[in-house]
Amino acid sequence: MAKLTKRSENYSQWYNELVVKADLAENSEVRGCMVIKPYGYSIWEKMQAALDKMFKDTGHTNAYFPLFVPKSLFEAEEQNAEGFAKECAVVTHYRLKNDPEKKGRLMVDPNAKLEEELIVRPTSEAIIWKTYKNWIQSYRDLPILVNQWANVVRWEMRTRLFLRTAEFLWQEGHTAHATKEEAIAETEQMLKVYAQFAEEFMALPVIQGLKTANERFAGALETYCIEALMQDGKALQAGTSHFLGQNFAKAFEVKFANKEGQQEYVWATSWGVSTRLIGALIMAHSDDFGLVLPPKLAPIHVVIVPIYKSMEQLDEISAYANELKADLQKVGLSVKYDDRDTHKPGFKFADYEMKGVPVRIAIGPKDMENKEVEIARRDTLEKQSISQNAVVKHVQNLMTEIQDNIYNKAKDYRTQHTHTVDSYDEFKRIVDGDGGFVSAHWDGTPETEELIKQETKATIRCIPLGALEEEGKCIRTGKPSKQRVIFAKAY
RNA sequence: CGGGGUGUAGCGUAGUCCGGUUAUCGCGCCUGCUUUGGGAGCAGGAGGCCGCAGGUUCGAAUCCUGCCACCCCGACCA
Repeated sequence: MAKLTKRSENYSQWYNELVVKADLAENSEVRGCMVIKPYGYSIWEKMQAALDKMFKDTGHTNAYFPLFVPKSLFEAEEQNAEGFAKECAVVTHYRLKNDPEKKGRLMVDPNAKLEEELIVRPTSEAIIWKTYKNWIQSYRDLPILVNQWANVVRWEMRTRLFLRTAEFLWQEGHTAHATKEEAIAETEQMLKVYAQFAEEFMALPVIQGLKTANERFAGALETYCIEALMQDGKALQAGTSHFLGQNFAKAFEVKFANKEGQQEYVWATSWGVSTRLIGALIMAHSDDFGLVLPPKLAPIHVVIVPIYKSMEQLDEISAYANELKADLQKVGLSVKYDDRDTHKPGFKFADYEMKGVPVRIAIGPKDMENKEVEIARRDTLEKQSISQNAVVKHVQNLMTEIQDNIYNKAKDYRTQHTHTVDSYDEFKRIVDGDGGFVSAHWDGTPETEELIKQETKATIRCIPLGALEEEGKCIRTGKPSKQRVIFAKAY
């Protein structure tokens, strides 16, 4: 396995090589789509498990809705339809037939044209709200708190493994409420859930905020988001939670009878995170040796590598290693004992470093003699000899230590790359230079936001929640502003 | 959709301008021996409709025509 391109030399190439060499994913035969390989998928499963528990703990349940959305349903909510129209895969036929011109080839049967085209869901609001109409009659039917784990398709022009693929896996929550207040509370609650997940599990510090009108989800009244900073100074939107108002209820005629017997439109939210989080995880923590996974999301916590010359030595080491493996498993760790004779220890070391396994234990004849093992931690690459009777405790502590350490590292990086700026020259200097988050005043108009985007490629990532009110002047126009917003170049 | 580029083994490539032995090299793969505390060494071996279809020619990876696919730069985006 060849070494990675250095992160500092070509960030994109480094990222792509890492994804492939760490055995997470690869590009598929279908343009813009990816194959998520078993190791990559197991990271997604870890994320799913943690998120799913958080959703359940906040009262949600899972359901599944169709992949195909009839065009007439899709276009019902105009803003949403318009927002996604340019990137929809569309099913127009339902049958193939033998091509009379070319033997052995198939062609789309022109007689099998669908009466109405089916849109492959780019998001499920339409089909779900069509369904909710049947579920909701009375205030007693509310709230509906449903989540769906699914795939969606958005036919993007440019794609990148995990970050922007034509098909991706995600979770989308769709809730229906009797009041505006309750819906807003739900939107904010789920934003908090995402932020908590990012920080506690992904070890990824995030800024919580509101999107500007330009960046808002098509069909939403308000889009909340969490924004993270990657190691190349670019921002990545890691999750969104939308307050949809009554837009979808009106589009799909979803009304309920309130306690007074009057008909009212339902209030809606939707929220989602995707396999993009895996991309965020990679870009936030990895180094030139490969992936660095936070223990809470690592499919393998500990790998044990034996070092031996003779089969007798291997047998002796294996007897101990299997015992150790069982002991570590007993305290809830996922352990792999790699006794393959087909690869040398050096190869294994490099390979598990590439895969980001948090802790590696090497055991050789010397260690057996001294009743020790060699423990290497992935985040700092430090190695240490530990007495065999203290290994389990030590590894357990390391898990917490590593989780905290990579969070703090990411947070320090973000602190160093967040700049408060009051002049446009300085703004441009930072955006064109090392990048990072730039906290600056903005006059609140979409026109100015667009102008800054044209001139610098930086966009407003969010209007941070809970920020102090502060009198200031717009960085571009000099008009008055009451609060700083966060700018950055973004993925 | 606009501009540029590339298709040669599983991957990365030389050769294409200027047609001419058996299509080059590296990684990976297979076999054997020696190795094993940081990505092993040596020896041998397998693997190619040179993107597809036509054409020019005694002869095409190379020249011509058409088609297909992909990549990069823009616009769009979780």
